[in-house]
Amino acid sequence: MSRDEHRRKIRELNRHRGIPNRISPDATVQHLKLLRATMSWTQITAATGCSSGHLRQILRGDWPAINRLTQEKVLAVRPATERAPGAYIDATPSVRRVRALMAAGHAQYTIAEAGGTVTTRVRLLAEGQPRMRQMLATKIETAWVQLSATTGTSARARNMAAARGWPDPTWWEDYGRIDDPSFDPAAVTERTLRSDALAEDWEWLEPQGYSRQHAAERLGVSRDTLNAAIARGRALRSDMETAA
DNA sequence: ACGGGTACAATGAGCGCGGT
DNA sequence: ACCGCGCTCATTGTACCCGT
Repeated sequence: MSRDEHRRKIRELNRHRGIPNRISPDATVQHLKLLRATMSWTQITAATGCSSGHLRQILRGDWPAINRLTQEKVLAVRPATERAPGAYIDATPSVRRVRALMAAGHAQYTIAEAGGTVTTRVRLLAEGQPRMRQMLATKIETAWVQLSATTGTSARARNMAAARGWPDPTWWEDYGRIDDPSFDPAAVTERTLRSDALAEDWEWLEPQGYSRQHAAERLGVSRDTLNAAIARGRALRSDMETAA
């Protein structure tokens, strides 16, 4: 019996048993989405043994039905725990880190050295490069850990940051959200900072049994102002949880 | 000497398309 | 339905240049 005849027999047997050879791609699409969160197509191709072109077509929804064997191969792959070093990611968090370090007086040369990369990369990030690879983001994080709590000596870097209005590491530490690309630091004003401070004060006063009226009086603002600050604080927290 | 800028080749991810 | 070659393009590091 030839190989093709044998496969045909198997398919006929499966059909009689009620096991279709062609199945819905839904489960495969879901699993591919999960794999794509941390793995490149090259990695997925190597792990599944399937062609990357075909898997992309499945993910795109090109096929109404796929081979059962293809689904088995895809489902057998476990997602990588860490993103591939060569994967392309949003550069916003690294751009913010580089700019903040420059605002603290760290030269591009110093940042590059601390992270184990080169000044070219740091400069392009400072200019606002939109996308980057995971490996460089890791290096920028290393530089951030080393330098964000210290003050640099480069007046040139500090002047450049001041001219462009880049916030320093302290600002980001106070405000958080450095890793949230959807957050717009330019939208933060004295007023929003004051509002966020009020929301934080309420978080502290509420467990102590303060009513909103009582808390507003103690904080020296109207009840409406406090209510607005609390609503803003809750909306921000909800956004951050959605992003995470 | 220091620090930022430019050019370029290497690398790797993504994708189209013809063939099976 | 599936495979995989070959191409494009973005990102990377290296080498070198220029201004202060």
